[in-house]
Amino acid sequence: MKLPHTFYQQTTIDVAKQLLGKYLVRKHPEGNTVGRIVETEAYVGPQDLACHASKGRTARTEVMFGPAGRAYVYFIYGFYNMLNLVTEAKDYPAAVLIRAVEPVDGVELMKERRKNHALRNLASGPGKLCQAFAIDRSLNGADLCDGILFVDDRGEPTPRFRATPRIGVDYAGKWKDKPYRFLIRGSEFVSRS
DNA sequence: CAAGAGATCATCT
DNA sequence: GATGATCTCTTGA
Repeated sequence: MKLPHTFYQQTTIDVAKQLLGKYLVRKHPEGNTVGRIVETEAYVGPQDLACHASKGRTARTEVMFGPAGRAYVYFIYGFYNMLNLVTEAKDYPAAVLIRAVEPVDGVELMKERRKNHALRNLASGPGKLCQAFAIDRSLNGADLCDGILFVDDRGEPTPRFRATPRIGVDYAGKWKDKPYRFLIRGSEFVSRS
């Protein structure tokens, strides 16, 4: 069952935790890809110095200020796209970064796109999974209930998980140490332990 | 295996 | 003009 808009309207921390064990589905002419979400990060609002929206409302961050349940996709380091799911109320900028998934369906397609045959290395990082799932900025703002890109709840309970500080946000002052990164315990498909 | 550099561009100053 | 919510490859012990 496709997660509805109301799911994304919960607090960002709750959404980030509950996304663990759900299934990211990407429909594409080349074929569909599905992955079980094993790692997420919460970016909790304008006061969060690690959140892009803490810099204010700009063309780039506009999507985060929109209603919950849309995709925020941005391009970074000249190479990689990052996939976020917008959360909370309209005009409150927050989102969950999807950092890693365990490949489930469309594995051959992922291998082609990543030209790497190691299953563990197909989508174990935010840039990698966007490559494997053919996610780029054309999906920025996409409604997660439209059916091109969505999260599927297969009725599994949230797995045991662990929280750590977020990755790559050393510039965020006191916010850099907040335990807003969540990963499934024991999963070998996370970006790092 | 750990550490470091390079790749490369949209976004904001 | 600087920098970043990254990844891969190379180096060296």
